[in-house]
Amino acid sequence: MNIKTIANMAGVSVATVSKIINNYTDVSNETKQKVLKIMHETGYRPSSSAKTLATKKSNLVGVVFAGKLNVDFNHPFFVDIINVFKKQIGLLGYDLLFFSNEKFLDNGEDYLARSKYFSVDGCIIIAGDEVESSVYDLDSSSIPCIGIDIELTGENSSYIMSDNDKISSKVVELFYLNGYRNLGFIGIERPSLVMKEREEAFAASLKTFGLPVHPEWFIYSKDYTEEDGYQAAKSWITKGVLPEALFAATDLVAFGAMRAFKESGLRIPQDIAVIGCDDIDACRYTDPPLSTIKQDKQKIGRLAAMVLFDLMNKQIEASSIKVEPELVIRGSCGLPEQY
Amino acid sequence: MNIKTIANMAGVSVATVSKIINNYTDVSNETKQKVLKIMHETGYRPSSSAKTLATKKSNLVGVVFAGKLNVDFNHPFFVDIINVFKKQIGLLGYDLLFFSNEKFLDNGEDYLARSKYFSVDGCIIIAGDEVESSVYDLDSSSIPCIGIDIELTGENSSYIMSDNDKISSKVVELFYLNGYRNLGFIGIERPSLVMKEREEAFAASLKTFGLPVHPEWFIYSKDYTEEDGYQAAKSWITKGVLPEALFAATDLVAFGAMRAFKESGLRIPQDIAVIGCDDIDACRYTDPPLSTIKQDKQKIGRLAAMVLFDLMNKQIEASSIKVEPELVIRGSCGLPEQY
DNA sequence: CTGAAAGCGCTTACAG
DNA sequence: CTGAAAGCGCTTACAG
Repeated sequence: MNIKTIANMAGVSVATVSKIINNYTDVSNETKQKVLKIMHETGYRPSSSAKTLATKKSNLVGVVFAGKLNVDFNHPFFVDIINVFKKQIGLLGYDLLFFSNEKFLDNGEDYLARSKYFSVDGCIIIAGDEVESSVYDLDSSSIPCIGIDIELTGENSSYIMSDNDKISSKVVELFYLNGYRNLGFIGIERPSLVMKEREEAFAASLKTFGLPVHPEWFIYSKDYTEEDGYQAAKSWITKGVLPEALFAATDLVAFGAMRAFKESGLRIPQDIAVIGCDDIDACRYTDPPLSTIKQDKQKIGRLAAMVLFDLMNKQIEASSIKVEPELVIRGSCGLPEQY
Repeated sequence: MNIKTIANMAGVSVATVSKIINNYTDVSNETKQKVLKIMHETGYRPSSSAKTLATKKSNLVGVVFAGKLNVDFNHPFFVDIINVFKKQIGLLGYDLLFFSNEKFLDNGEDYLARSKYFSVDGCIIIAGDEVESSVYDLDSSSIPCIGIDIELTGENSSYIMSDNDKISSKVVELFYLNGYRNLGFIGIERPSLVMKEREEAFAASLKTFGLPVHPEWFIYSKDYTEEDGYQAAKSWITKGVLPEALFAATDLVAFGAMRAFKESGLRIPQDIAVIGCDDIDACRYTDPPLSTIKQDKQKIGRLAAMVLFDLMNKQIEASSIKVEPELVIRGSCGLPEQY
């Protein structure tokens, strides 16, 4: 069943059928109705491959998780962003292609090759921990790209990210306004770009507010898990020098730290107040519930779709946007939720 | 840059280049090396659309979340399954297409039309709450489909699901072996197929073990959220008739119930033991950590990929597989973790 | 308003 | 081992 069959059945040319499919206006209504009827009756569906081959437009957006392959769906932030993005880009008429084929060429990370192969109209690139160089090949190609948490520099690229400076400064401000003066930080031993920004901004904010910056109050979790956070806090407790309030660079690490504190008989928030970062679901179910900083994923995902759409349709210049984060106050930081 | 350019540069025909690209063996090594070199130097990449048009094979698998559109990525089970599936199907040489385009035709749920449009080689269909009829159009088409938690009946379809009977019977058995005799259940008011199976199997298991089936110990959460579980348990407590041990059909509902119990001064597991279902991440961080039944998502996801692959390559007859669930013992059910 | 024909970039018998 | 040519199902100037 193809366009030719339909044309024959309707007694018109394929060109005319094509015009009807694509909503051209220079077709008589009579012809149009006749053809439409036949298309409906036969259940005819055009073929994307033929259309893409002829037009070089696929209406497909490639999804790239920059960093180790297949970590993507385990990453709550990724999942939330992609969910909003999918909805919004879908509204604009695009489908999503996830590159999973590991038989593609010799190395599995040749994103530009994959993107060209499928003639995607654009890509969304979400940063993981270690960004491989092939991502930048894509970035600097002619294919429009929108980066999340990664600074793309290509001519047809833009990026969106949370304002990490604000994330940290909001935490420091909150603690400061509520009388806390001795603030600590748990970071990650080998930090990603984002983690590094949060840490530096935290230290900078302490200075801004005239608060002490004690190196012994900056500790580092080996990795991003709850257990790593637990171990880090544990050795802190052993040393005996604890701050009054603590900012953990990710929620999971904060969970681990809270477990360690509780085990040692420390009360949260009375003995030590804790704020995490990311607002993962589980924050609501810990005891006490974890206060945290929430990235505005709705806004990030929607902006990503909008900007990419404009990029794909050459409507705007490349530009980058920083999105304001938001405090989520729960039991762990010693403030009323209405704050 | 196309196959013709490469052929001209190498001084061979396009047919020969095509054979080299597709690893045909009847090409002299000399010619092969020459062409390979040129392809490498020029960075030539074939085009999926042309190839798909010529072969009717796309190496694409369509992903369908049966139920309300766009719920998918918010669904932890879906995300975990798709993650494993993606890895495995990628190893077999396929990429994943997520249907998100909401401009497609008039109604957004015409999965068969979308699948035909993109010439996908097969589809994975994951069941949500309310399965729309268009899913069955896809199921009964010639396109191979693998269902997760949904009984597909098409000639080219198979399905994989957890053995829901076993889920409930394992819980009942566990409680029974540990001396609990009065068991309760929290279900969902308007249950999905899966939820209904769990409830019926629970009641059946009680009978098998000769335990009392008290209607007042079967209560129903309005929906799937933590808050709904809280409300359901709350009204249970008010009525004053509580079982010694409780099985909640989903973890989130179990969370809510635990919150209600704790608020009323009931101790978990001493006053009431609780087991949830699904093993979502947050189970590990509640107080006490929630015992639960874990579906073997690794196995389900991998099986789905394998069976679909065989289906797409006509290597097997349609068949369905039930996967054994697994108990995860944590603090909430009053048993040592080593159980 | 309608249609003939070239072209998009591949694959595949088939002939040699 | 190699190549000429038809075909996959669309779109798009262009002519009428």
